[in-house]
Amino acid sequence: MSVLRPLPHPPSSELELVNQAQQLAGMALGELATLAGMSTPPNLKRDKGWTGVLLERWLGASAGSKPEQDFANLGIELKTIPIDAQGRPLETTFVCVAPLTGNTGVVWETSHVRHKLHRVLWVPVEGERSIPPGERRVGTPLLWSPSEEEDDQLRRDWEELMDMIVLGQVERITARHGEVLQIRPKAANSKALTEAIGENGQPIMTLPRGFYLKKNFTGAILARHFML
DNA sequence: GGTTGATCATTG
DNA sequence: CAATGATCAACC
Repeated sequence: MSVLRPLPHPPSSELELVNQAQQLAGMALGELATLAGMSTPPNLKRDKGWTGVLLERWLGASAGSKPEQDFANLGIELKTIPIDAQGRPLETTFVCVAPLTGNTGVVWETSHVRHKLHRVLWVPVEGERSIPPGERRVGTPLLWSPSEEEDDQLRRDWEELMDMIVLGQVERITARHGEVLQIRPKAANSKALTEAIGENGQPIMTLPRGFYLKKNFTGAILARHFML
């Protein structure tokens, strides 16, 4: 017999990771926080990453400071995703920062977006604001890799968006571009600036951006999971 | 400022 | 009332 406890080190196999994630299904975040020695905030206004950090800790991902996948040895990225009572995503999913310079010759096959999404452990978590964070429950995890169709959808959006960046049109990009992948600000605030290519090819300073998966895309992944 | 983890809150 | 644009925290 063993009590439920956070993995004290990175999982050494996919089985160990998935088993641990499945053990968390049905548990309340407050209970998991207590068992992990973490406090539980009354809301997520000032703790937006709290759920993600909590699950990282339970699954043995070294919290937050990695350049690559959460489980580099397994080639797996961990994503918690807030869902409503019907299992539909409540928020878009951040993928990675959008590179605004040094993009000459970059292709989809070796892009950061494709690498990040090659294998993802989705952990749904109740996310409605009417439920206090401590009472939100973890759902059934799903280990996912993009199908050919999904990879193609992502590639088309990525190419359109990267073309705009390379052509100096980054400030014309809005969250409406892309069917399943979008670019939106990703910064501490609207005063944060980073270098990019201007409309005449000159260096400009602009808001840092990130790639996000739109809810139609992640919703389809989760829906297929429920149907199977 | 840039990375990690994301959700908030104003707007259409 | 969903979605876009803005923002919060910790670590380095």
